[in-house]
Amino acid sequence: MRIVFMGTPEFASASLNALLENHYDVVGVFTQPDKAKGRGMEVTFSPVKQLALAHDLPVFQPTKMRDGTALATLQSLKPDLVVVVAYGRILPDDLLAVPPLGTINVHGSLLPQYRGAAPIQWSVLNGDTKTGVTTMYLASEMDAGDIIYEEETEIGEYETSGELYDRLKEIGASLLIRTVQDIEAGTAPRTPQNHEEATYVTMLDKGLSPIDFSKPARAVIKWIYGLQPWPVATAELGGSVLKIFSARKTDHHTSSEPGSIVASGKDGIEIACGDGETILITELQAPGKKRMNAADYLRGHKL
RNA sequence: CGCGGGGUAGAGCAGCUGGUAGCUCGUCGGGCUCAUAACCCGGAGGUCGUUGGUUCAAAUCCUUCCCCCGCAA
Repeated sequence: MRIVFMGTPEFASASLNALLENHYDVVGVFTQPDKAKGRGMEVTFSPVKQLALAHDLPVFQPTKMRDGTALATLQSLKPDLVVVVAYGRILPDDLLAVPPLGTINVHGSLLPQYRGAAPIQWSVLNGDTKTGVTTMYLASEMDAGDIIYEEETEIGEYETSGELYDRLKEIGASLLIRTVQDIEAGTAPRTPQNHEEATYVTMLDKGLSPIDFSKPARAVIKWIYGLQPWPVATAELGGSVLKIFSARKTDHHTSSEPGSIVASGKDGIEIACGDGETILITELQAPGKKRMNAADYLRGHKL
């Protein structure tokens, strides 16, 4: 079975890696064009491209999906199945129609919940206790195709989006293998989504960083962990905008104004939240500095 | 050369309009207290990231390189 893989970040490379380890015939890989990134603006290849190159797979990086070249390229590869995982681009219907066995996708949520760009992060930010991965057939409308398989997993109380992302990419990879196997065997189920229950989420951005301490303590905690590794929650304390990496709930109650410092010491910095409870910040990062324990920060900065 | 911040005792910082280094915490020893993230006294611990230079004299000025971090993506 000839498979064409389309994807870009780590979430996708995990799935591509699974296909390769299971000896599927990946005849071509599509990924986003190279971009200058990072300090120094060095050009870096996407995780998917790096993996593809390591296996000597043909790599395609079309800048446009609708000018005909992408379609021609895909047709020339004669795929039986196309697997799309976090590719970052909308595939036109003519591309979806190319593979006879269909175009399938791995999505980091339990669809129809969290259709869109950052489902994993939002499931953490919203304080959900469980999420999962869905494999489905791609349809014209974003993330609205028929579901093949879903697998659930619980979200840890203090689990970051990054940690959950790493877990889901592996769950997604194994679920993809099972999905591809069953499609090949002709036994894969196909269940339409309940579109009335669909919810949509957008990409994260830095505007989400400032912590709203008027929210309940648990929501603040979830915000802190959901925004990692990017864009990271921030709080202005003592005149500096600090990135907040770790915090935990306390069993304390306070009548202090939300956002005010209730206490600070060797355990960390305790801040009042909207529901009268407090959180204890234990790890943070000051501008130009490394990430450090709150106690270490306090040695050189008075709050 | 995309923009910017930073590398000073174990940790976090100050000093940086030049004269061989200081604060807080920790650590070691002693004292005090019913007790406390307690307090008091004393000590150890730093070739001030690296190279070269200016100078009577540099952590402080100029130069080489290395490393860390943020923005932007």
